[in-house]
Amino acid sequence: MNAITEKKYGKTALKILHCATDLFAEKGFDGTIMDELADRCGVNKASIYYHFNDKAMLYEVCMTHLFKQVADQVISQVDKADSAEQKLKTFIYEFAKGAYQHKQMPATLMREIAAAGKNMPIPARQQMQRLLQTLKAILKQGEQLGLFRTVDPLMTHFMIIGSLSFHITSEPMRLAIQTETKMDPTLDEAIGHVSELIYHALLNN
Amino acid sequence: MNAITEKKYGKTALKILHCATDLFAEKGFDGTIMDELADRCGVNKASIYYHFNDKAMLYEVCMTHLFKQVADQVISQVDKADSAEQKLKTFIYEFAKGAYQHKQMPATLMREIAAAGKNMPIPARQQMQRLLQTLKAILKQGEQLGLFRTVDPLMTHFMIIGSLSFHITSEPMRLAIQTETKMDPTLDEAIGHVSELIYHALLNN
DNA sequence: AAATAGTTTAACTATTTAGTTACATTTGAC
DNA sequence: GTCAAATGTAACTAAATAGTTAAACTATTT
Repeated sequence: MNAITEKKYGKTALKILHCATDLFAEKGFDGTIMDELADRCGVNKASIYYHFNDKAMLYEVCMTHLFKQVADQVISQVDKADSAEQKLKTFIYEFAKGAYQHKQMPATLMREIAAAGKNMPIPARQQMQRLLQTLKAILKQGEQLGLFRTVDPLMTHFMIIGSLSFHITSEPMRLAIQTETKMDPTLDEAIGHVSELIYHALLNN
Repeated sequence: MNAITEKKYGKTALKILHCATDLFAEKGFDGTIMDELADRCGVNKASIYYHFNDKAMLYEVCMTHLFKQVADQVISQVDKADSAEQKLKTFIYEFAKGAYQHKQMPATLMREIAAAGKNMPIPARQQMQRLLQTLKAILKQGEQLGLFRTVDPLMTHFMIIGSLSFHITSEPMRLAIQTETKMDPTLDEAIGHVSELIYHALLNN
């Protein structure tokens, strides 16, 4: 059942997984057509079906792996930080970095939430819940130490992942429009702004 | 070209527009199938094609109307408020209310941003830019009066619309999971939390 | 009431797309 | 070398789906 990380994938299978993750993020589950995927990764369609049962199963493997990768990275780094303040900053920083490096993740997240998780594999959803639990623990710790105000953890979570997801995924659109003379914030600037805004929002007094 | 609001739509056309807006928001452009739409609104498929050229045109009309409705509501209410503080609160409150009443809007917004605006009609996109300009003006005013700190308007915008969009569209998923004993914040609570967080984030000391 | 324009309907067409099959070729382990 | 697993190829099926057509129906006008 859980063929996600256990089995070793060969070169072809990995190529398929990579391209499929990109294409699913770009076009969504319904918008992705298997012939196009085969073309993109220079692999015959039959090869895809040789390695993966069907489109839904391929989607599940891709998305589970994608979300786990980012969640693992965030959580392992947060665990290394010691103060609540540092943990919070690390959470924001690592999520932003992970989401930027794997842009397919915020794109899929937004699409899946918009679709009420219609195609969202349960393991992928669980990775998002791990992240929420991690943030909750940070907020609780900071609150108990008298550092942070009492805030709603879910809305705080949405503020962080929402603003960063919007920022990262809207980048191509913003660059395409380019009506403004003002500079678009870069990722590092965006991380700085979010960090700073959230930090101010949480700080006691 | 701009048949969006000018022409009067008859009963059937309106029924189609309503159902199509719902269905597009629920399933996305690719996920929406015209036969299903015809069934849903109890209208023959040929009627849809009689009133609207094709699927893309129908999508454009629906989405332009949807986004304009919400943007108009927000901006007209913001204009009525007088202080920068009141304008900011009104912006958040009215966006949240509008997005909640027209849940199709945040859902479509998220999907379209994720897809880099592939199907997003330009007029609908412009409505989002109107909202951003409105917020920018509020922040500038508050900053000049010494009320608000200097913040990045784009990221602040994403924090507001991102967190609220995530909250509103994820509601069905959250209710379906219901693992937590803790109560899910209601819309009014969510608005309060976002207002309060943003307010704190912006306040000068 | 006859004529006309606007609207709806069921049945149809053409295309796209997921998934399959049979077979040829390559690769890697032994 | 030999064998089995992996990969490539092209043609195929079956279903789904966007869009069309011609006839029927319904107002509206004259």
